[in-house]
Amino acid sequence: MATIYDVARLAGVSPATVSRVFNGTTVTPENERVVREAAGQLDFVPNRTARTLRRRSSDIIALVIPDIENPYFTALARGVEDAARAAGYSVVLCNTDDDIARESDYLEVAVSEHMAGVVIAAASDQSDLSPLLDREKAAVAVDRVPHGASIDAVTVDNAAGAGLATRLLVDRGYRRIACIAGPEDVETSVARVAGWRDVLTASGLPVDHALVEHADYRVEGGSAAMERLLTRAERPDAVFVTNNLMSVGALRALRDAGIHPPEIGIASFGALPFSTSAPTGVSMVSLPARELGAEAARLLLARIGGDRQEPRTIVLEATPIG
Amino acid sequence: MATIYDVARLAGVSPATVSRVFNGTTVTPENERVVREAAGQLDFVPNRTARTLRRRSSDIIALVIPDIENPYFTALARGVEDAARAAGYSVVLCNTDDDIARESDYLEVAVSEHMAGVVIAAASDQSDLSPLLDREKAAVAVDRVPHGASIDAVTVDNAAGAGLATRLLVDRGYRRIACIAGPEDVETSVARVAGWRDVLTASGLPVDHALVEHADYRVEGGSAAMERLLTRAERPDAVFVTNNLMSVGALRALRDAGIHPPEIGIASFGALPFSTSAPTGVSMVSLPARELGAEAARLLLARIGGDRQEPRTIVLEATPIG
DNA sequence: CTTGCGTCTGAAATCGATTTCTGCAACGCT
DNA sequence: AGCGTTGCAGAAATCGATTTCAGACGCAAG
Repeated sequence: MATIYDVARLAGVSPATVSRVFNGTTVTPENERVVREAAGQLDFVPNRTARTLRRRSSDIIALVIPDIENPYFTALARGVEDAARAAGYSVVLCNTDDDIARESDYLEVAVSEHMAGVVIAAASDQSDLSPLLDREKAAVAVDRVPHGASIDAVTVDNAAGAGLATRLLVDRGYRRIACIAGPEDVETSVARVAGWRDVLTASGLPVDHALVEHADYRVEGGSAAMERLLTRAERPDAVFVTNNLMSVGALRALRDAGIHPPEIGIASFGALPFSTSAPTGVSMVSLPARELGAEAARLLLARIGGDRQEPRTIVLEATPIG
Repeated sequence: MATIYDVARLAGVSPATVSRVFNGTTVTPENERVVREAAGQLDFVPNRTARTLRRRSSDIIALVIPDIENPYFTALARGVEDAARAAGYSVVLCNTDDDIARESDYLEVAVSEHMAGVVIAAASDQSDLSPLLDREKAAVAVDRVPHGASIDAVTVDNAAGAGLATRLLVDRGYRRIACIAGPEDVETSVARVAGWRDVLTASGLPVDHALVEHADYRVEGGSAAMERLLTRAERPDAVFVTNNLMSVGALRALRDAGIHPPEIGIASFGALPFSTSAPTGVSMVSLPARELGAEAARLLLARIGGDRQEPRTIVLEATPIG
């Protein structure tokens, strides 16, 4: 691979001049011409590793997400990408698979590769962002904020959204409304359960312990949880499911049990991905995933640009559909 | 950020010794102890940029895919990840959004960041892999191989799979079977259309031009194509759809038109993602996405390890379901 | 006591770009 | 003519790790 020195030699100038040509500082038109010509001949591509070492920052942004197979996070990724690319950055995705160890691996990579910044949807409340925060790396939390981290964040109003979803069920006349919650150590799940509970108590409906099932925000977890609910002595007549994938699982469990939605009410936090049938009896609140990503990228770009304000949190709203 | 020199000074040894401690070469147990102690105190993280510059290779693998919102590619990503991580590599995803320019951006990044290797599902037949091939970067094509590229590859037997899907429709008694094809410049689509055509001619069924609609492998493209088919003078009684997302779109178009699947036959190349209803009247062939990714990672790791064989192509089979 | 071998260590070169600092030339102005 | 600008170019330091090379030391064998 040709280096800046090879180009310099062929063009008859110094390496410094070659560097200047590619960095937009002042160079004689004639010199610019010979340098570009030489670079073209040698098929020269600047070595970003060397540049990053010297500049102490690359132009790559890392997006760290817990589940790449969840369409919510991929939509969010599109939002980050669009905003970041428009500003000249490349985005790379890192999938942690809800695993704190993998997450911290990726954070270490991002730090030690001197990436320009990190947008992170944390794997759990126990996620450790100190590798980012201690080194003052530009970083923004999105969707979830680990416990007590002082960091820019873009989140959804989980309690309000959960309330909306639950109310849709209440309004449709269901009385015994269960909840399929996410992991207990994930902030978003805790808030959604709280939103569900508040609406039930405000409506004078029962909130007993047997109505909550915890699962893992995945499809299989959702169906297992629904199966458990169906075996309950006092069976719920409706279920609020706290994320999109578990709703898919829950609906599959119902299908397998031969029960069809208007018979039991379902409300999903997050729209059902790729659904093809009109969701009769399934209520949903939809999340602004892409906007979340775009907003996070904007905050990050500001930080990269030197913004020194106190950390801010932007909260977006969920919107009911159906 | 602490460097190897800071650690060396604190530990009272030379930087070379510090480096050796972190690279497993022979060092006195006592020296190893003081170095680790010093590194811990300073919260030392090796600068991967410097290491990569010197070593001329990092331990990151790039996975370049055309559509991060397609569950097929995210499943494939999981396959790559699992295999690559097991071998000690980190995987970063790059989404090209079917855009050749973005794709070549990412390839340039991968090359000039000296990443260990690249697994690529090309954006189109026109994709230019020369940045990888010219520089002899370890690379494997997956799912799609750009026209005439000499590179290791892992693909699906598209023609055979399409044939299977089409035959499911024929066997169920449909006679006028249309096809919703992908982009004309994507190899997989061409092969799937060919597979469809072959089964029709072998079965003595009509294959007229009006039966093929091209779209973009996305949901909206699929519904638009289905709408066009529905307006045809001689309406098809079944449709073979060449990818999972377009099938979702096609089914939505049918739902909106008030037509329900057994009435018109549907066969999908690739399982419907996140489906919740028993697919009455919808046939599918399912793709081994994860295995594709894992296989590709294995080939790539072999290349990184110095394998110098001629490029190989591994072809996996689609399996009919329903 | 010397020779020889193996193990470990440090000095210094190296990877390839960026950037500071210095120098040179041309120009305008009094 | 003398002097201060201005604009451009090159030499060399720098970023932080790895790795080669040569030297120091210990120990065993002759």
